[in-house]
Amino acid sequence: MQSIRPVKGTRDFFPEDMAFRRWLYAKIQKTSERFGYQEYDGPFLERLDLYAAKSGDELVKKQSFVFEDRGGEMVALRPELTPSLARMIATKSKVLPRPIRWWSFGPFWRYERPQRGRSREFFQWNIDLLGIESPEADAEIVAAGAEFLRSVGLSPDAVKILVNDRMLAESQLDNIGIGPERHPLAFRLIDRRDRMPPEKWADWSLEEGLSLGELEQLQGLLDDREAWRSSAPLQRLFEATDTLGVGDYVAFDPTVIRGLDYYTGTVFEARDAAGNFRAIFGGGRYDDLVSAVGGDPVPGTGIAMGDIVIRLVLEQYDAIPPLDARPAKVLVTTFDEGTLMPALQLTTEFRVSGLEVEWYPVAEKLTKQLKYANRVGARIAVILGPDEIAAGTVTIRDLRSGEQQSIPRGEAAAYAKAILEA
RNA sequence: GCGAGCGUAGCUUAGCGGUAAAGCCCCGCACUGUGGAUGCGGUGACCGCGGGUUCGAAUCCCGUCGCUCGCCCCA
Repeated sequence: MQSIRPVKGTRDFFPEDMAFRRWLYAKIQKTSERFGYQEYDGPFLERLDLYAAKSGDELVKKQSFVFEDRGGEMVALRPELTPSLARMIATKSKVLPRPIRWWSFGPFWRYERPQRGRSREFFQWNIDLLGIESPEADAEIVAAGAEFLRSVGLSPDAVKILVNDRMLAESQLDNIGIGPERHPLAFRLIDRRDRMPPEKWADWSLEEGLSLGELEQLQGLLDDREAWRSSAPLQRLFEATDTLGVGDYVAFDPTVIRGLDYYTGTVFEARDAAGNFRAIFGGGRYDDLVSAVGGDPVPGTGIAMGDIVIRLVLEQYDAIPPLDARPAKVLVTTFDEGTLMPALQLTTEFRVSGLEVEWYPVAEKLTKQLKYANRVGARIAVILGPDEIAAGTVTIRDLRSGEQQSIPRGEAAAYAKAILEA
Protein backbone atom coordinates (compact mmCIF):
# COMPACT_ATOMS: atom_id res chain seq x y z
CA MET A 1 0.00 0.00 0.00
CA GLN A 2 1.16 3.48 -0.74
CA SER A 3 1.61 5.74 2.23
CA ILE A 4 2.51 8.73 0.10
CA ARG A 5 0.00 9.36 -2.65
CA PRO A 6 0.79 11.29 -5.79
CA VAL A 7 -0.80 14.71 -6.21
CA LYS A 8 -4.35 14.40 -7.50
CA GLY A 9 -4.61 14.58 -11.25
CA THR A 10 -0.89 14.18 -11.92
CA ARG A 11 0.46 11.28 -13.93
CA ASP A 12 3.36 8.89 -13.58
CA PHE A 13 5.05 8.14 -16.88
CA PHE A 14 6.27 4.57 -16.67
CA PRO A 15 8.52 3.56 -19.58
CA GLU A 16 5.53 2.25 -21.57
CA ASP A 17 3.74 5.58 -21.10
CA MET A 18 6.89 7.42 -22.02
CA ALA A 19 7.09 5.39 -25.23
CA PHE A 20 3.68 6.73 -26.24
CA ARG A 21 4.60 10.27 -25.30
CA ARG A 22 7.75 10.07 -27.40
CA TRP A 23 5.81 8.61 -30.32
CA LEU A 24 3.26 11.42 -30.10
CA TYR A 25 6.01 14.01 -29.82
CA ALA A 26 7.71 12.62 -32.93
CA LYS A 27 4.46 12.86 -34.93
CA ILE A 28 3.88 16.41 -33.73
CA GLN A 29 7.44 17.46 -34.47
CA LYS A 30 7.31 15.94 -37.95
CA THR A 31 4.05 17.65 -38.86
CA SER A 32 5.12 21.01 -37.43
CA GLU A 33 8.43 20.95 -39.24
CA ARG A 34 6.87 19.89 -42.55
CA PHE A 35 5.02 23.20 -42.42
CA GLY A 36 8.20 25.10 -41.56
CA TYR A 37 7.45 25.84 -37.91
CA GLN A 38 10.19 26.38 -35.32
CA GLU A 39 10.10 24.81 -31.87
CA TYR A 40 10.03 27.11 -28.83
CA ASP A 41 8.89 26.99 -25.23
CA GLY A 42 7.90 29.34 -22.46
CA PRO A 43 8.30 29.14 -18.69
CA PHE A 44 6.13 26.73 -16.72
CA LEU A 45 5.50 29.48 -14.19
CA GLU A 46 4.03 32.83 -15.16
CA ARG A 47 2.77 35.82 -13.25
CA LEU A 48 -0.93 35.56 -12.70
CA ASP A 49 -1.42 38.96 -14.34
CA LEU A 50 -0.54 37.48 -17.69
CA TYR A 51 -3.72 35.42 -17.70
CA ALA A 52 -5.92 37.77 -15.74
CA ALA A 53 -6.53 40.03 -18.69
CA LYS A 54 -7.52 37.73 -21.46
CA SER A 55 -7.91 34.03 -20.84
CA GLY A 56 -11.35 34.15 -19.28
CA ASP A 57 -12.52 34.27 -15.70
CA GLU A 58 -13.28 30.58 -15.33
CA LEU A 59 -9.85 29.49 -16.49
CA VAL A 60 -7.96 32.00 -14.37
CA LYS A 61 -9.95 32.21 -11.17
CA LYS A 62 -11.09 28.64 -10.78
CA GLN A 63 -8.95 26.39 -12.92
CA SER A 64 -5.38 27.53 -12.42
CA PHE A 65 -2.82 26.36 -9.91
CA VAL A 66 -2.18 29.73 -8.31
CA PHE A 67 0.06 30.52 -5.37
CA GLU A 68 2.12 33.23 -3.77
CA ASP A 69 5.88 32.81 -4.07
CA ARG A 70 8.32 33.66 -1.30
CA GLY A 71 8.65 37.19 -2.61
CA GLY A 72 4.93 37.83 -2.41
CA GLU A 73 4.35 37.53 -6.15
CA MET A 74 1.18 35.81 -7.34
CA VAL A 75 2.23 33.15 -9.85
CA ALA A 76 0.44 30.41 -11.76
CA LEU A 77 1.50 27.10 -13.21
CA ARG A 78 0.72 27.77 -16.85
CA PRO A 79 -2.81 26.62 -17.76
CA GLU A 80 -2.16 27.32 -21.46
CA LEU A 81 0.61 28.62 -23.66
CA THR A 82 -0.91 31.28 -25.87
CA PRO A 83 -0.53 34.17 -23.38
CA SER A 84 3.16 33.27 -22.89
CA LEU A 85 3.54 33.14 -26.64
CA ALA A 86 1.93 36.55 -26.97
CA ARG A 87 4.24 37.93 -24.29
CA MET A 88 7.32 36.49 -25.99
CA ILE A 89 6.23 37.83 -29.36
CA ALA A 90 5.47 41.22 -27.84
CA THR A 91 9.02 41.59 -26.53
CA LYS A 92 10.56 40.84 -29.92
CA SER A 93 7.86 41.87 -32.36
CA LYS A 94 10.04 44.51 -33.98
CA VAL A 95 12.87 42.16 -34.89
CA LEU A 96 11.16 38.88 -35.75
CA PRO A 97 10.75 38.33 -39.49
CA ARG A 98 7.11 37.67 -40.35
CA PRO A 99 5.28 35.42 -40.71
CA ILE A 100 6.26 33.91 -37.38
CA ARG A 101 5.69 30.14 -37.31
CA TRP A 102 6.28 28.51 -33.92
CA TRP A 103 5.28 25.24 -32.28
CA SER A 104 5.70 23.72 -28.83
CA PHE A 105 4.96 20.59 -26.77
CA GLY A 106 5.06 20.68 -23.01
CA PRO A 107 3.23 20.29 -19.71
CA PHE A 108 0.31 22.38 -18.47
CA TRP A 109 -1.77 22.39 -15.29
CA ARG A 110 -5.38 23.11 -14.55
CA TYR A 111 -7.04 22.74 -11.19
CA GLU A 112 -10.09 20.77 -12.25
CA ARG A 113 -11.88 17.60 -11.29
CA PRO A 114 -10.09 14.79 -13.09
CA GLN A 115 -12.32 12.62 -15.24
CA ARG A 116 -12.33 10.89 -18.60
CA GLY A 117 -10.16 12.82 -21.06
CA ARG A 118 -9.10 15.37 -18.47
CA SER A 119 -6.45 15.48 -15.75
CA ARG A 120 -4.82 18.26 -13.77
CA GLU A 121 -1.49 17.82 -15.51
CA PHE A 122 -1.36 17.27 -19.24
CA PHE A 123 0.85 17.81 -22.24
CA GLN A 124 -0.19 20.06 -25.06
CA TRP A 125 0.85 20.74 -28.61
CA ASN A 126 0.64 24.38 -29.63
CA ILE A 127 1.17 25.59 -33.17
CA ASP A 128 0.75 29.24 -34.07
CA LEU A 129 1.18 31.53 -37.03
CA LEU A 130 1.63 35.20 -36.17
CA GLY A 131 2.10 38.42 -38.06
CA ILE A 132 -0.30 37.55 -40.85
CA GLU A 133 -3.96 38.42 -40.87
CA SER A 134 -5.44 36.39 -43.67
CA PRO A 135 -7.90 33.51 -44.07
CA GLU A 136 -5.08 31.60 -45.76
CA ALA A 137 -3.05 31.80 -42.54
CA ASP A 138 -5.97 30.25 -40.66
CA ALA A 139 -6.24 27.63 -43.39
CA GLU A 140 -2.60 26.69 -42.93
CA ILE A 141 -3.11 26.13 -39.22
CA VAL A 142 -6.17 24.01 -39.91
CA ALA A 143 -4.18 22.07 -42.49
CA ALA A 144 -1.36 21.45 -40.03
CA GLY A 145 -3.90 20.05 -37.59
CA ALA A 146 -5.42 17.89 -40.31
CA GLU A 147 -2.06 16.59 -41.49
CA PHE A 148 -1.22 15.65 -37.92
CA LEU A 149 -4.46 13.67 -37.68
CA ARG A 150 -3.65 11.98 -40.97
CA SER A 151 -0.12 11.16 -39.82
CA VAL A 152 -1.42 9.28 -36.79
CA GLY A 153 -3.84 7.28 -38.89
CA LEU A 154 -7.09 9.10 -38.17
CA SER A 155 -9.08 9.40 -41.38
CA PRO A 156 -11.61 12.11 -42.28
CA ASP A 157 -14.29 9.52 -41.51
CA ALA A 158 -13.03 9.30 -37.94
CA VAL A 159 -12.32 12.94 -37.16
CA LYS A 160 -13.47 16.34 -38.41
CA ILE A 161 -12.17 19.84 -37.95
CA LEU A 162 -15.11 22.16 -37.44
CA VAL A 163 -14.64 25.78 -38.41
CA ASN A 164 -16.62 28.92 -37.71
CA ASP A 165 -15.99 32.65 -37.66
CA ARG A 166 -17.03 34.76 -34.68
CA MET A 167 -17.27 37.79 -36.98
CA LEU A 168 -19.82 36.00 -39.13
CA ALA A 169 -21.72 34.91 -36.06
CA GLU A 170 -21.73 38.45 -34.68
CA SER A 171 -23.06 39.99 -37.87
CA GLN A 172 -25.75 37.33 -38.07
CA LEU A 173 -26.74 38.04 -34.48
CA ASP A 174 -26.96 41.74 -35.28
CA ASN A 175 -29.20 40.90 -38.22
CA ILE A 176 -31.72 39.12 -36.01
CA GLY A 177 -31.75 41.96 -33.51
CA ILE A 178 -29.32 40.60 -30.93
CA GLY A 179 -26.96 43.53 -30.47
CA PRO A 180 -23.31 43.55 -29.41
CA GLU A 181 -24.13 43.89 -25.73
CA ARG A 182 -25.90 40.54 -25.88
CA HIS A 183 -23.27 38.73 -27.98
CA PRO A 184 -21.56 37.17 -24.95
CA LEU A 185 -24.89 35.74 -23.83
CA ALA A 186 -25.66 34.46 -27.32
CA PHE A 187 -22.20 32.86 -27.56
CA ARG A 188 -22.77 31.06 -24.31
CA LEU A 189 -26.08 29.75 -25.59
CA ILE A 190 -24.60 28.66 -28.93
CA ASP A 191 -21.63 27.01 -27.25
CA ARG A 192 -23.86 24.75 -25.20
CA ARG A 193 -26.51 23.91 -27.73
CA ASP A 194 -25.02 20.56 -28.69
CA ARG A 195 -24.65 19.51 -25.10
CA MET A 196 -28.28 19.85 -24.04
CA PRO A 197 -31.54 18.31 -25.14
CA PRO A 198 -33.23 20.71 -27.61
CA GLU A 199 -36.24 21.34 -25.35
CA LYS A 200 -34.09 22.11 -22.38
CA TRP A 201 -31.84 24.36 -24.41
CA ALA A 202 -34.83 26.31 -25.71
CA ASP A 203 -36.26 26.76 -22.21
CA TRP A 204 -32.90 27.85 -20.89
CA SER A 205 -32.45 30.35 -23.72
CA LEU A 206 -35.80 31.93 -22.94
CA GLU A 207 -34.91 32.09 -19.24
CA GLU A 208 -31.69 33.87 -20.14
CA GLY A 209 -33.63 36.60 -21.86
CA LEU A 210 -34.15 35.65 -25.48
CA SER A 211 -37.56 36.40 -26.92
CA LEU A 212 -39.44 33.59 -28.64
CA GLY A 213 -38.83 35.23 -32.01
CA GLU A 214 -35.12 35.60 -31.35
CA LEU A 215 -34.89 31.99 -30.27
CA GLU A 216 -36.47 30.78 -33.49
CA GLN A 217 -34.20 32.94 -35.61
CA LEU A 218 -31.15 31.83 -33.64
CA GLN A 219 -32.08 28.19 -34.19
CA GLY A 220 -32.41 28.99 -37.87
CA LEU A 221 -28.86 30.35 -37.92
CA LEU A 222 -27.47 27.31 -36.16
CA ASP A 223 -29.15 24.95 -38.58
CA ASP A 224 -27.82 26.76 -41.64
CA ARG A 225 -24.81 24.73 -42.73
CA GLU A 226 -24.33 26.93 -45.80
CA ALA A 227 -23.98 30.23 -43.99
CA TRP A 228 -20.25 30.32 -44.68
CA ARG A 229 -21.06 31.09 -48.31
CA SER A 230 -22.01 34.62 -47.27
CA SER A 231 -18.62 35.13 -45.61
CA ALA A 232 -15.74 36.11 -47.88
CA PRO A 233 -13.08 35.14 -45.31
CA LEU A 234 -14.59 31.70 -44.78
CA GLN A 235 -14.91 31.16 -48.52
CA ARG A 236 -11.21 31.90 -48.87
CA LEU A 237 -10.35 29.72 -45.91
CA PHE A 238 -12.19 26.70 -47.30
CA GLU A 239 -10.76 27.23 -50.76
CA ALA A 240 -7.29 27.23 -49.23
CA THR A 241 -7.87 24.11 -47.12
CA ASP A 242 -9.10 22.36 -50.27
CA THR A 243 -5.95 23.38 -52.09
CA LEU A 244 -3.85 22.30 -49.13
CA GLY A 245 -5.34 18.84 -49.62
CA VAL A 246 -7.26 18.60 -46.36
CA GLY A 247 -10.74 19.49 -47.55
CA ASP A 248 -12.06 16.11 -46.44
CA TYR A 249 -11.18 16.91 -42.85
CA VAL A 250 -12.78 20.35 -42.73
CA ALA A 251 -16.39 21.36 -42.23
CA PHE A 252 -18.24 24.56 -41.42
CA ASP A 253 -20.10 24.40 -38.12
CA PRO A 254 -22.04 27.44 -36.88
CA THR A 255 -22.28 26.02 -33.35
CA VAL A 256 -18.53 26.15 -32.75
CA ILE A 257 -17.73 29.28 -30.75
CA ARG A 258 -14.99 28.34 -28.22
CA GLY A 259 -14.84 29.52 -24.66
CA LEU A 260 -11.67 31.59 -24.43
CA ASP A 261 -12.24 35.31 -24.48
CA TYR A 262 -9.33 36.27 -26.68
CA TYR A 263 -10.57 34.77 -29.95
CA THR A 264 -11.47 37.49 -32.42
CA GLY A 265 -12.34 35.73 -35.68
CA THR A 266 -12.11 32.20 -36.93
CA VAL A 267 -12.39 29.39 -34.41
CA PHE A 268 -11.57 25.70 -34.90
CA GLU A 269 -12.33 22.52 -33.07
CA ALA A 270 -11.42 18.93 -33.96
CA ARG A 271 -13.84 16.22 -32.87
CA ASP A 272 -14.22 12.49 -33.37
CA ALA A 273 -17.06 11.75 -35.75
CA ALA A 274 -18.79 9.43 -33.32
CA GLY A 275 -18.96 12.20 -30.73
CA ASN A 276 -17.61 10.01 -27.95
CA PHE A 277 -14.96 12.39 -26.69
CA ARG A 278 -14.19 15.95 -25.78
CA ALA A 279 -12.59 18.17 -28.42
CA ILE A 280 -9.29 16.76 -29.70
CA PHE A 281 -7.90 20.20 -30.36
CA GLY A 282 -9.21 23.72 -30.40
CA GLY A 283 -8.05 27.13 -31.44
CA GLY A 284 -8.68 30.23 -33.44
CA ARG A 285 -7.60 33.70 -34.36
CA TYR A 286 -6.50 36.12 -31.64
CA ASP A 287 -5.57 39.43 -33.23
CA ASP A 288 -5.64 41.53 -30.05
CA LEU A 289 -3.74 39.34 -27.63
CA VAL A 290 -0.20 40.52 -28.28
CA SER A 291 -1.16 44.15 -27.76
CA ALA A 292 -3.13 43.16 -24.67
CA VAL A 293 0.05 41.92 -23.01
CA GLY A 294 1.92 45.09 -23.83
CA GLY A 295 3.26 44.83 -27.35
CA ASP A 296 2.58 46.37 -30.71
CA PRO A 297 -0.44 44.72 -32.32
CA VAL A 298 0.48 41.40 -33.93
CA PRO A 299 -2.28 39.21 -35.36
CA GLY A 300 -2.13 35.50 -34.63
CA THR A 301 -3.87 32.22 -35.18
CA GLY A 302 -3.24 28.78 -33.76
CA ILE A 303 -4.43 25.57 -32.18
CA ALA A 304 -3.72 23.60 -29.04
CA MET A 305 -4.09 19.85 -28.61
CA GLY A 306 -3.91 17.96 -25.32
CA ASP A 307 -2.27 14.55 -25.12
CA ILE A 308 -5.09 12.87 -23.22
CA VAL A 309 -8.08 13.09 -25.53
CA ILE A 310 -5.99 12.29 -28.60
CA ARG A 311 -4.78 9.16 -26.85
CA LEU A 312 -8.33 8.05 -26.09
CA VAL A 313 -9.36 8.65 -29.70
CA LEU A 314 -6.30 6.78 -31.02
CA GLU A 315 -7.12 3.85 -28.74
CA GLN A 316 -10.71 3.87 -29.92
CA TYR A 317 -9.57 3.60 -33.54
CA ASP A 318 -6.79 1.17 -32.68
CA ALA A 319 -4.30 3.58 -34.22
CA ILE A 320 -1.39 3.30 -31.77
CA PRO A 321 1.33 1.03 -33.20
CA PRO A 322 3.21 -1.40 -30.96
CA LEU A 323 5.76 0.73 -29.14
CA ASP A 324 9.06 -0.55 -27.86
CA ALA A 325 10.01 0.91 -24.51
CA ARG A 326 13.32 -0.95 -24.43
CA PRO A 327 16.20 0.47 -26.45
CA ALA A 328 18.59 -2.47 -26.15
CA LYS A 329 18.12 -5.31 -28.60
CA VAL A 330 21.27 -7.11 -27.48
CA LEU A 331 21.81 -8.70 -24.09
CA VAL A 332 25.28 -9.81 -23.04
CA THR A 333 25.06 -12.57 -20.46
CA THR A 334 27.56 -13.22 -17.69
CA PHE A 335 28.51 -16.88 -17.59
CA ASP A 336 30.28 -17.10 -14.25
CA GLU A 337 32.40 -15.06 -11.88
CA GLY A 338 35.52 -15.73 -13.92
CA THR A 339 34.06 -14.35 -17.15
CA LEU A 340 32.32 -11.35 -15.62
CA MET A 341 35.00 -8.88 -16.63
CA PRO A 342 35.46 -10.37 -20.11
CA ALA A 343 31.68 -10.08 -20.64
CA LEU A 344 31.79 -6.47 -19.53
CA GLN A 345 34.70 -5.87 -21.90
CA LEU A 346 32.73 -7.44 -24.74
CA THR A 347 29.73 -5.26 -23.91
CA THR A 348 31.92 -2.20 -24.20
CA GLU A 349 33.26 -3.35 -27.57
CA PHE A 350 29.69 -3.75 -28.83
CA ARG A 351 28.75 -0.28 -27.62
CA VAL A 352 31.81 1.25 -29.25
CA SER A 353 30.69 -0.31 -32.50
CA GLY A 354 27.38 1.52 -32.18
CA LEU A 355 25.06 -1.12 -30.76
CA GLU A 356 22.60 -0.54 -27.92
CA VAL A 357 23.56 -3.21 -25.44
CA GLU A 358 22.30 -4.33 -22.06
CA TRP A 359 24.64 -6.31 -19.83
CA TYR A 360 23.46 -8.83 -17.25
CA PRO A 361 25.50 -7.65 -14.29
CA VAL A 362 25.64 -10.80 -12.17
CA ALA A 363 26.64 -14.41 -12.83
CA GLU A 364 23.36 -16.26 -12.52
CA LYS A 365 22.22 -19.39 -14.29
CA LEU A 366 22.11 -19.02 -18.04
CA THR A 367 18.52 -20.20 -18.03
CA LYS A 368 17.57 -17.27 -15.90
CA GLN A 369 19.49 -14.79 -17.98
CA LEU A 370 17.97 -16.05 -21.23
CA LYS A 371 14.54 -16.00 -19.66
CA TYR A 372 15.18 -12.39 -18.80
CA ALA A 373 16.41 -11.65 -22.33
CA ASN A 374 13.24 -13.14 -23.73
CA ARG A 375 11.07 -11.33 -21.24
CA VAL A 376 12.46 -7.89 -22.03
CA GLY A 377 12.25 -8.45 -25.78
CA ALA A 378 15.94 -8.67 -26.63
CA ARG A 379 16.59 -9.98 -30.12
CA ILE A 380 20.08 -11.28 -29.49
CA ALA A 381 21.70 -12.97 -26.52
CA VAL A 382 25.49 -13.04 -26.36
CA ILE A 383 27.28 -15.79 -24.47
CA LEU A 384 30.91 -15.62 -23.50
CA GLY A 385 31.84 -18.66 -21.40
CA PRO A 386 35.13 -20.50 -20.82
CA ASP A 387 34.75 -22.44 -24.10
CA GLU A 388 34.38 -19.26 -26.12
CA ILE A 389 37.24 -17.56 -24.36
CA ALA A 390 39.51 -20.54 -25.04
CA ALA A 391 38.55 -20.50 -28.71
CA GLY A 392 38.62 -16.73 -29.10
CA THR A 393 34.98 -16.70 -30.13
CA VAL A 394 31.60 -15.41 -28.98
CA THR A 395 28.27 -17.24 -29.15
CA ILE A 396 25.57 -15.10 -30.74
CA ARG A 397 22.06 -16.43 -30.25
CA ASP A 398 19.16 -15.12 -32.31
CA LEU A 399 16.27 -15.33 -29.88
CA ARG A 400 13.67 -15.10 -32.59
CA SER A 401 14.88 -18.00 -34.71
CA GLY A 402 16.51 -19.88 -31.87
CA GLU A 403 19.65 -20.36 -33.95
CA GLN A 404 23.07 -19.57 -32.60
CA GLN A 405 26.51 -19.21 -34.11
CA SER A 406 30.04 -19.26 -32.84
CA ILE A 407 31.69 -16.15 -34.22
CA PRO A 408 35.30 -14.96 -34.01
CA ARG A 409 35.33 -12.25 -31.40
CA GLY A 410 36.46 -9.52 -33.77
CA GLU A 411 33.47 -10.12 -36.04
CA ALA A 412 30.85 -10.56 -33.35
CA ALA A 413 29.52 -7.01 -33.29
CA ALA A 414 29.17 -6.90 -37.06
CA TYR A 415 27.38 -10.24 -37.01
CA ALA A 416 24.94 -8.99 -34.38
CA LYS A 417 24.29 -5.86 -36.40
CA ALA A 418 23.56 -7.96 -39.47
CA ILE A 419 20.89 -9.88 -37.58
CA LEU A 420 19.26 -6.71 -36.32
CA GLU A 421 19.24 -5.10 -39.72
CA ALA A 422 18.00 -8.15 -41.61
C1' G B 1 -18.53 24.23 -6.64
C1' C B 2 -22.72 20.25 -7.49
C1' G B 3 -24.29 14.99 -8.29
C1' A B 4 -23.60 9.45 -8.78
C1' G B 5 -20.88 4.86 -8.39
C1' C B 6 -16.86 2.09 -6.45
C1' G B 7 -12.72 0.81 -2.74
C1' U B 8 -10.54 -7.35 -1.46
C1' A B 9 -2.63 -9.61 -2.93
C1' G B 10 1.78 -5.52 -7.52
C1' C B 11 -2.53 -6.00 -11.52
C1' U B 12 -7.66 -7.93 -12.95
C1' U B 13 -11.48 -9.85 -10.29
C1' A B 14 -14.60 -13.81 -7.17
C1' G B 15 -16.69 -14.12 -2.35
C1' C B 16 -21.93 -10.42 -0.18
C1' G B 17 -23.17 -12.57 7.76
C1' G B 18 -19.61 -18.18 9.92
C1' U B 19 -12.35 -17.02 10.87
C1' A B 20 -9.83 -14.75 2.76
C1' A B 21 -9.99 -17.35 -3.31
C1' A B 22 -8.56 -17.51 -8.59
C1' G B 23 -5.97 -15.78 -12.95
C1' C B 24 -1.87 -12.71 -14.42
C1' C B 25 2.92 -10.90 -12.54
C1' C B 26 7.18 -12.24 -9.51
C1' C B 27 10.51 -16.25 -7.33
C1' G B 28 12.06 -21.52 -7.26
C1' C B 29 12.19 -26.62 -9.25
C1' A B 30 11.72 -30.33 -13.45
C1' C B 31 16.27 -28.06 -16.96
C1' U B 32 23.63 -27.00 -12.32
C1' G B 33 26.28 -24.08 -20.88
C1' U B 34 20.81 -22.23 -23.35
C1' G B 35 14.79 -18.43 -23.51
C1' G B 36 9.60 -18.71 -25.37
C1' A B 37 5.55 -23.94 -23.96
C1' U B 38 4.00 -27.21 -19.95
C1' G B 39 3.75 -29.12 -15.02
C1' C B 40 4.70 -28.70 -9.75
C1' G B 41 5.74 -25.58 -5.66
C1' G B 42 6.41 -20.73 -3.27
C1' U B 43 6.31 -15.25 -1.80
C1' G B 44 2.47 -11.93 -1.34
C1' A B 45 -3.96 -8.89 1.66
C1' C B 46 -4.90 -6.53 9.64
C1' C B 47 -10.70 -7.13 2.58
C1' G B 48 -8.97 1.93 2.32
C1' C B 49 -9.51 3.92 7.46
C1' G B 50 -12.62 4.78 12.02
C1' G B 51 -16.97 3.63 14.61
C1' G B 52 -21.68 0.86 15.14
C1' U B 53 -25.11 -3.63 14.79
C1' U B 54 -24.20 -9.02 15.79
C1' C B 55 -22.30 -14.81 19.44
C1' G B 56 -19.68 -13.75 14.77
C1' A B 57 -18.55 -8.38 9.68
C1' A B 58 -14.70 -8.34 3.58
C1' U B 59 -20.11 -9.01 3.66
C1' C B 60 -25.23 -4.90 7.09
C1' C B 61 -25.39 0.55 8.98
C1' C B 62 -22.95 5.49 9.83
C1' G B 63 -18.82 8.59 9.15
C1' U B 64 -14.28 9.64 6.78
C1' C B 65 -10.48 9.45 3.10
C1' G B 66 -9.40 7.96 -1.79
C1' C B 67 -10.51 6.67 -6.80
C1' U B 68 -13.76 6.76 -11.06
C1' C B 69 -17.73 8.91 -13.86
C1' G B 70 -21.19 12.99 -14.99
C1' C B 71 -22.33 18.49 -14.54
C1' C B 72 -19.59 23.21 -14.68
C1' C B 73 -15.38 24.50 -17.70
C1' C B 74 -12.02 22.97 -21.13
C1' A B 75 -6.97 20.18 -24.17
